[in-house]
Amino acid sequence: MQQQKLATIEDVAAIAGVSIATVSRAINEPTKVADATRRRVNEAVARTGYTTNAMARSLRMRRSNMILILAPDVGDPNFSNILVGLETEASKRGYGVLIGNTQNDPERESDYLRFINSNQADGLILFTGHLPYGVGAGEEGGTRLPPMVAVNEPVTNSAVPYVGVDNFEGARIAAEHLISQGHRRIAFIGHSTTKAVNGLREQGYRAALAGAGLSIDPRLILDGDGTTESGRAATEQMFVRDVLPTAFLCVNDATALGVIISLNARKYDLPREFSVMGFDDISFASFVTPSLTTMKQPRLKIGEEAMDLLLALLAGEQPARTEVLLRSELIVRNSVSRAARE
Amino acid sequence: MQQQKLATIEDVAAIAGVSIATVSRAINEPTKVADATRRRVNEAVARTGYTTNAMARSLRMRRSNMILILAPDVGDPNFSNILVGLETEASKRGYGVLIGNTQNDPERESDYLRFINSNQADGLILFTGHLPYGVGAGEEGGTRLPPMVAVNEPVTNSAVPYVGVDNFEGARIAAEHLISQGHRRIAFIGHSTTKAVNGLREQGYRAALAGAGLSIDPRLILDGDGTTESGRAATEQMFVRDVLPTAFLCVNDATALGVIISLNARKYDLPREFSVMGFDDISFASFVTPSLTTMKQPRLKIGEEAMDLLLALLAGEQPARTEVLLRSELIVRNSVSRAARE
DNA sequence: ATGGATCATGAAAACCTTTACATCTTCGGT
DNA sequence: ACCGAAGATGTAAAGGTTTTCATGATCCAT
Repeated sequence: MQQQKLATIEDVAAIAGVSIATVSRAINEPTKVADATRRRVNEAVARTGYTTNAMARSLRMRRSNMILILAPDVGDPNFSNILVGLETEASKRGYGVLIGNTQNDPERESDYLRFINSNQADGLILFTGHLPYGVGAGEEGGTRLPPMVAVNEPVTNSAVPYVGVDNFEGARIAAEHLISQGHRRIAFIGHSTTKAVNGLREQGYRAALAGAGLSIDPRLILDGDGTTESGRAATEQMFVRDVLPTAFLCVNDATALGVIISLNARKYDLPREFSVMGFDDISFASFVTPSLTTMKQPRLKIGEEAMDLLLALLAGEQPARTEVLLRSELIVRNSVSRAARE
Repeated sequence: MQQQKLATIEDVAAIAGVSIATVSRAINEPTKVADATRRRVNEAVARTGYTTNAMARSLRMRRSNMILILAPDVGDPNFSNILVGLETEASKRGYGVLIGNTQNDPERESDYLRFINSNQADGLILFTGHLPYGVGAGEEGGTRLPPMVAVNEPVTNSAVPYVGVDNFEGARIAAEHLISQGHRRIAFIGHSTTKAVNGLREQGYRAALAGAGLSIDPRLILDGDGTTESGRAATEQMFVRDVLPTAFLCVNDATALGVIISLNARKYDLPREFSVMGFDDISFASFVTPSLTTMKQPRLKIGEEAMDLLLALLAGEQPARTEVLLRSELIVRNSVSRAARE
């Protein structure tokens, strides 16, 4: 009683006076069917309100037109915007997106693989930075990975195609911006040996300084894991050591926020006394005081490109490149001013 | 070559030396099968790595164990946390979640209904505040709506079950908090005749004032659509009119942010000269200066409850209530101080 | 006319389950 | 010793498509 028995392809066939095979063809390969018949079929479809049953179709075709998105944290500010891009492109191409929030729990990761195994999803988008636990287990011989594309973070030690921002280039542009404002003592907050993203951004920072003929003071490079708290802690540490920069280049906006909070608490007048830059342009970057000058990640584009690449993979194409790097954009706000001192 | 022909129920049956019906039963209704057989089947399953093909299962059973989540804007700060709750509960119960970003586009809304029509999704979670375009079209007689639950915003003019925060009560608590700090001239920013949420929160504000024997000054109630810009504009308008409160109760955090930006720009010392409260506790509420005192929505809980309710509906149960209201929590930060003047 | 393409269509298999119904065992009670 | 009930298993249908292969029809070139 819930649904009044939807029309099937047989109903349509009966009304149009053709076989179900012809109906199927009229819908999926219209050119393969005579004009007159096609019209009759279309009319019958309209009359019955027929839509093809996706389950039956998937069963037969062994593909679901679904993409599984695996993310460790759906709340991540980077996530939602990339998701919009992913979803937009997917739906434009007739695909649906399934989302799995793994919280980095191996069990949940492997649990979600059932979607792949049972053909409920044709491909995978990975936000996690690593292969889901349980995938590629028996991959000694030929890799038997499902089609997938990494996003946000590349998958370590693997050939999984990745689309993301050019972190090196972006950080270089950021550092050059600070240099162009007369800063010569620029700190980098967010050194990390484990996070690939942090490493690349630090490289960009170093390249910019080297390019400007500035020497790198190792005391101005501080550890950080990308959290607001790490930015705060690093700043406090600088004051303890009393080795101060004129500008802070932070590995991301969250870190920059920590720096700003710390400096505000110390009653410094920003950006007059210290300049701060972030990276990402997450939503609150424009709301902080002072509003944050940062590098904007083209998240929508990242999502679209990633989905596009995945669908190409699904279509059997070999990816042209295993890494697609998009350019970030300098967003000038109020957290950077000309260096007031050496 | 992509996948090496997954094991089917027939393979398992052959190995275990039973019929496929028995295998199916051994898996789905273990008690209906003799212990010895069950063991043999389990062993065969383990050996083949068999997982049941969800497509075939769905086709036969006419249910997909999928829930479609329709949201107008995946980027909405309220969205992601509720989503976590939805997803957690769904996956705990063996359901997957499909997400559809509609951008309030009627075409996209009705397009997504194909998931429901073709049994690709069993139920619907609505963030949109209205029925998807195309649903309930022929509902003159008996309503033929798919099982669904509204979240974030109730569906206007309908009996769609809703789970959300108690806006009236929350706003009342917020206003009482301001009153308890000695404020007697409290503005409400975010009056709206079209948004149900705004209306309820305004009612809570009025109730609190009335309860404290304070008269309501209509000049202190300003329009607002819940955007940061509307908060800024309302504040500016107050200064133009020169009718000033000692505290601002805002319909949500985004609005409160606009108020704070405006007051900061006018160089007021917050919270000494003006107190500001928001509603929602979105992520940047703690990062603003001054950090925002607000009412926290139990988003995780909302998501879980909503999914729980939907799954109950799916199981054929009649919902006990058509509206589940959860309590919000007062989060005291630094944007409210005792009233310094009358 | 005739032979061979080309084109339009139909019959039926295959995709993989779940489940109603039938069959066969087994067992307890008389 | 027999009957009936209960329990375990198997057979086959149904769920709704897509697609291979076969069949007929049409058409063009010889």
